[in-house]
Amino acid sequence: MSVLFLRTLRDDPADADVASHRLLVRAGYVRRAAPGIFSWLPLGWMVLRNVERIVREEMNRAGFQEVHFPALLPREPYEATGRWTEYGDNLFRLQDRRGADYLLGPTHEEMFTLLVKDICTSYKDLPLSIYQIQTKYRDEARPRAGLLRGREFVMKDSYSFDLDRAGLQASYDAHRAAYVRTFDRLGLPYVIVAATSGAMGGSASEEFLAPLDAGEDTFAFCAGCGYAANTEAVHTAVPAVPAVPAAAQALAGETPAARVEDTPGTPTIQTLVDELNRRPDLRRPDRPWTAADTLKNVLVMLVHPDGTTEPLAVGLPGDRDLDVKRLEATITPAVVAAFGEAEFAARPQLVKGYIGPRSLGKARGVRYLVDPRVVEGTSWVTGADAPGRHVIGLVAGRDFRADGTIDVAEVRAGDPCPQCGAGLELRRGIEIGHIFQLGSKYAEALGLAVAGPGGQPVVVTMGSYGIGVSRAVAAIAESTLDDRGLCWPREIAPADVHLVAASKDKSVVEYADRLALDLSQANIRVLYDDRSDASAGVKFKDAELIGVPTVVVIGKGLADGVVEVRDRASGTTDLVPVGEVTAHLVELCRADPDAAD
RNA sequence: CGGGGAGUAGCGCAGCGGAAGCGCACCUGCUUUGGGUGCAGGAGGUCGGGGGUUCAAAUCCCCCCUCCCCGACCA
Repeated sequence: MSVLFLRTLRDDPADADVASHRLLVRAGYVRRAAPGIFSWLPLGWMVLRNVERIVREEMNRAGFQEVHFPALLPREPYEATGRWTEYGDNLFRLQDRRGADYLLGPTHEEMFTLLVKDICTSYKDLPLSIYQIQTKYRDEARPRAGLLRGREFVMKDSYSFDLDRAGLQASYDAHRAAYVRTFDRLGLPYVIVAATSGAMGGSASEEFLAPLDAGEDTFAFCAGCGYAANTEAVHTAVPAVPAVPAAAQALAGETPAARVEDTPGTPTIQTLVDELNRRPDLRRPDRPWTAADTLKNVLVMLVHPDGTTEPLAVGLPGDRDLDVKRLEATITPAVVAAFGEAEFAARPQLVKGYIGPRSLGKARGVRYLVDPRVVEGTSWVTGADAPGRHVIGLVAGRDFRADGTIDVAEVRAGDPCPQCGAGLELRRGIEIGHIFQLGSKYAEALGLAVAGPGGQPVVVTMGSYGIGVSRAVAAIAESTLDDRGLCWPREIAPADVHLVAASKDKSVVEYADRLALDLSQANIRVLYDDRSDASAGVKFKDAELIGVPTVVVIGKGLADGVVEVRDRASGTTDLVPVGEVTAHLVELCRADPDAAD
């Protein structure tokens, strides 16, 4: 360490909030070069390469072949699939000296598809799975938490090519299994959740989330049946109409007709519910009104990739907020913009605060989609499209009809599980992997077809599979660190053994020098703190901060013929006779379950 | 892009009209020698940028830039 390119910091950097980010900077693994862009120092680079190596080994073991594409890409393929525009501002674009457009690759579906088109001509060339480990570029609106969300990051991306859906399913399953092995080996806790496919297109997709609070995703899971889904992908459980007698009665016209009431000064759900419960003439006989009895209609403006806009009204139970993330996941590639004052002014039939279903709908120029809970036969209090007026007992299917349903209300802890009905729990997670069944979107756009058994062309069916490699480094750090510093699993760590010469005593230094050499020759990776100008205390603190799994201390015990072998994670110390140290450490490093292979 | 906070030495911070400072880190010497030793000396700054007010601006005013946090986007 006396010559290692490293400087540890005693204070936390002020711009780092997430623990893994703080410690990776403090322990000298990475430094910020620009927003969301990091330089890797020797220790960090070793860790990143270790993670890469594990990912690579597991991909190869699964029979996938490694290739490598450029990061600097021409515009045309991305134009052909529409992603030049769909990716929007997230794409780093640049021009060459002649003014031709280029981009820095955010992901490589197009390039892989074109390469396979170039090489594969027959069904006999399939199935095929190829991958790369590559630096990706996305001009994120908000880089965050150091390595967790950068604008430049390392990703392993795989792509599968099959003749039909069954083949795709098999390739998908093979990747899923390889991911399970990879993340197990990386020592990362993870949950596999149902996901939406976003800008990637395609159908089925699942995410691997490391359940850590530093993550940006929220997922719902059911302890009862094992259901797990990103909140974006949760399907709201809906009772069937015939199962609810009151709903059937309402549809049959056996309940009172809807009536419009003056409810002055009730532009919000809360003021409305208070008014309903305050006024004797409006009270429910059986129980007080709640926000869940009201139907609120939220207006948004959809902006399509081509720039055109479309108004959309979403009808939700009044106790739920619209989850914009879920909405955007549903309507992608369009994005959501606010429905501003100007939009209201242009549509006088929409009375802010009192909008009801009867002013909405395709026929009136505003597409109207309702929450799945608004099933036919349910009765609602909702706006009467006049200032200070609401309608009570408006029955879906009898008094109004929406253009369809849309499942974009916020998901809450305790909501019924769509599989078994038990209460869902919510948790945050870091997305470390994502697998997609793409289908034929890219193959069709780029003309990838091979000759089938009968000689006729068959459009290839694709899947794409990503692992955030640099993100995984941060996730592993996040899941293993403690209040003293980083704490790597052995296979990820920059070294097996952190050797500390805890004294300047000549015999100590000489012994430590020789042990460092012995261990290296025994194929143990050693980080040797041979600094002569650092006190023992400083070295101990740095060892804990850096987080190598085993710390070996040569010091005052040497006079009694022993050295200390400390386990970084547990803090326990063994005294080992000097003659047995090398054998002991070889044993320790081999025995570690992480160090298999 | 909305809402909040912050830009002063490598890192952490104080100063908020009147000579740019403190702690850590760094360099030199001594000291200490198993839990971030102590002492002395030293080096290191366009005070984020531009404009303005003033005899005088890190400090007051205007514009811009950047960073962090919470939301909207993703591996």
